[in-house]
Amino acid sequence: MNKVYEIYKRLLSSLGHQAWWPAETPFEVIIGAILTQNTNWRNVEKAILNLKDSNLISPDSIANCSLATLGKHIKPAGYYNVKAKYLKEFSGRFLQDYGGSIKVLRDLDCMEIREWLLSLKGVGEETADSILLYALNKPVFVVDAYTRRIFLRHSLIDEAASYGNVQEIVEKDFPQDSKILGEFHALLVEVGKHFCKRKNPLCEKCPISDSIFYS
DNA sequence: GACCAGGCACATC
DNA sequence: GATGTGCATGGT
Repeated sequence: MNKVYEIYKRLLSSLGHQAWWPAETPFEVIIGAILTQNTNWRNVEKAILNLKDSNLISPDSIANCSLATLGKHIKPAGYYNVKAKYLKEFSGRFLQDYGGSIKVLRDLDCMEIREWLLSLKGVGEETADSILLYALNKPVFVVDAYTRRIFLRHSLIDEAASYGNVQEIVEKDFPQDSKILGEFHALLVEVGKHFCKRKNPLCEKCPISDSIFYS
C-alpha cells in the first residue's frame, strides 16, 4: 500500500478541495511565494493588497520602485527590508533574462527553470518549487515545515531527511499532475495549521492519525 | 508576554 | 556539511 497517497486521499475526503494558490495571476503567485516565507498568509494578503492598490504587481513596476517605497508597502508581511530586495532581485532578473514573460519561462525545461530560480537571492528550494507548481503548473511537490512535521510523525521520514529526500518520497508514488500535487501540499498545510503545530505535533484529532498508520 | 507563521542568506566551525 | 543567527509583522 502507498502510505503517502493514502494520506492524500484521507485529507481530501475529510477537508475537501483547497482552492490553492489564492492569486489572480502567475506573477502574483510569485510575489506571494516570496512574501510568505516564514510568515502567516494573512499578513501576506495585507502586503499584496497594498501592492495592488499602488499598481506594484508587475515586474516592471517593482523593478522601477525604490527599496524604501516597496518596503513600506510590504511591511505587514514582516522581514520587509530583505523581502523588498528579493522582490526587486526577482523582477530585475526576470525582465533581464526572460523579458518578464511567464510564457517564456513556462516553456523552458523544468530543471532549467528550477536552477534559474535557485540562482536568485531569496529563492530557496521551497519557494522555487512553489513557483514551479503554482505559478507555472509544473508537476513538482513542495516540501514545507508542515510536511516535515507530519511525515516525521507518521514515520515516513527521519529528522535527517533532506528536502530532496522528502520530495522524492511523494513524487515517486504520485501521478505527475500539478493539480494533484498542488492539492496535496495545500491539504498538508491546512491540516498542519490545525493539528500539527510545533508545540503539539502529536494531536490525536488529526484526520490522518488512526488505524493502519500505526500498524 | 510568549509563541507561532506556507524560509532564506550568511558566518563560522 | 552542519549548526547558529538575523530578519519583523500581526494573530492567538
